[in-house]
Amino acid sequence: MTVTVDILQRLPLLSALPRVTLSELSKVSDFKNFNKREVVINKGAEPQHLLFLLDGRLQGVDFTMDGKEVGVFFTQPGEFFGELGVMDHGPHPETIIAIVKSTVITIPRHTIRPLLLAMPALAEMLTMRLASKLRQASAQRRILGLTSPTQKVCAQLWAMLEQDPLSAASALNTSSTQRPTTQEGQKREERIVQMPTQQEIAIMVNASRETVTRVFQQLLLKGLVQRDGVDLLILKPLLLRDISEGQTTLES
Amino acid sequence: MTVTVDILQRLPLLSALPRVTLSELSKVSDFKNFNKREVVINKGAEPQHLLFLLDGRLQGVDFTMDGKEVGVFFTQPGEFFGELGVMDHGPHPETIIAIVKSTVITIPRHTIRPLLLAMPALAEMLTMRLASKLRQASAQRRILGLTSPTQKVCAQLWAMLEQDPLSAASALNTSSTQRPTTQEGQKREERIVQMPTQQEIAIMVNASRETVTRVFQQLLLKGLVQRDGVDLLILKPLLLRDISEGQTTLES
DNA sequence: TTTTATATGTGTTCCCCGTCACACGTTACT
DNA sequence: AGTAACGTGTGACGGGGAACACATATAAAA
Repeated sequence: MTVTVDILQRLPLLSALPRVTLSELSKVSDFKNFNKREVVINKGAEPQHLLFLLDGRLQGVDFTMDGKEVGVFFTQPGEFFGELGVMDHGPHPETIIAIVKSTVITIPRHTIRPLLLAMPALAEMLTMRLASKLRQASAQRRILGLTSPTQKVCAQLWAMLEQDPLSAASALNTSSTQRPTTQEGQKREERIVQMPTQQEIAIMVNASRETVTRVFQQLLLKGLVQRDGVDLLILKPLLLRDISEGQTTLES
Repeated sequence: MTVTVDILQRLPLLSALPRVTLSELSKVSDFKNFNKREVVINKGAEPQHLLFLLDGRLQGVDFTMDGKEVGVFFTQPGEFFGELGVMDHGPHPETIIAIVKSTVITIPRHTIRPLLLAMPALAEMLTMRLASKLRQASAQRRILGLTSPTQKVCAQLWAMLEQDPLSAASALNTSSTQRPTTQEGQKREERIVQMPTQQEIAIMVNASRETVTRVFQQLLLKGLVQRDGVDLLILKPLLLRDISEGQTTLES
């Protein structure tokens, strides 16, 4: 099974490339399948490829020297990853595992790196990606700076709402995935798809799992949020934001 | 007073550009002076220029919605900054102030942005810069994930040691600033130049100023570090690292 | 110099959250 | 279905650091 030009072209990063180039790429590209819980990238490993998630869902984790996990994030279909090591020749900064059966496309770094720098269109997408990651890192640091766990959790939920999770995926399937925006002036109800576990939230905001559970109990009780299968409905997004910014407390 | 081609060429980012291009840039570039404590960039402002620190020292600060400061960093002469907003058209993510009288060079973003993407040499430097910032952000998140304040402070000091502070500055002055490396197999003594205040350290590691003071007392007492004017001498770097990794405690 | 601001040192009090322990519910595996 | 494995809910306890209140030292400004 080979990676066709067609598949490559459907990847947002590469869609601007001429077919000749894509055809060159397709010769050195490859598929790789990962079972649930299998390691895709090991922290510290020397990067050999730029990777694209074609199908499935990946989770990135970092951990401190003494083993504690910090900073969890997810990769959606269509996104590329592993770019950091490809560009700066350093080791991979975090471990990435498949949380469902996933398939990724690999392109050797010595093939793709020159392209990423030489083609302005690619350079721009790469730069935008890195910039976006930096902004997310900033946002995360702001969250970690908050004092009350309640604020932290609310801020984390708010952050997960802001970064539109569908934007990347929609480019892959031809069916234009329409976002169900309730387009009245006020945000009335939002949804976090594929809600992470409370344990994972706890890791993200640097709190204990029990504390996160207790916060969620409060949020449930006050009717701020509501579970819906693997998703989480945010019934009062604005109130959520206010709490995360310290404008309001949950006590009232 | 105009920004000469010669000055532009001495900036690491631009040194690869042909003189014709530099001469074009010099026409739209400008100097800007800032007094101590003056704001160079306001968080949230729309970026109009890419900036280069020619002389002086800058401090970046971010803060939470409720005003608490988080995440402090410094800019050395020769470095460029404000690139994030220039590239992704978003607002500046943090406030930057001059901590001593400083002079910066400004280049309008609509002039420099296309160059940064079209010239592979520039694209590479930009990408490396963003990548480096991302790695630093990762490192910082790891530090924030630590539990004991002692570990946090030690990890922060260790991190400040690792990122060579002279690398950027040395390109500016012609005199080759030699690094005083004690090149025995073991690191014996290191120096953090321009040591931040304990208040600033406290902000970086998300702890109270008093706690940081107490930790420093311990480090002083154990002869791990020592003050030297505005610098801080790290007498036992390896022990510092061990503590930051939880291998050892200070109690022993 | 004196004055003022800024940085650092130290004790005490209190409450918050991490940790441990265990029950319960829910989802996968075969 | 049956049984792990995993996610979630909840209590009790204890330590640790944030907050407050000053003292003192050091640097900047006058």
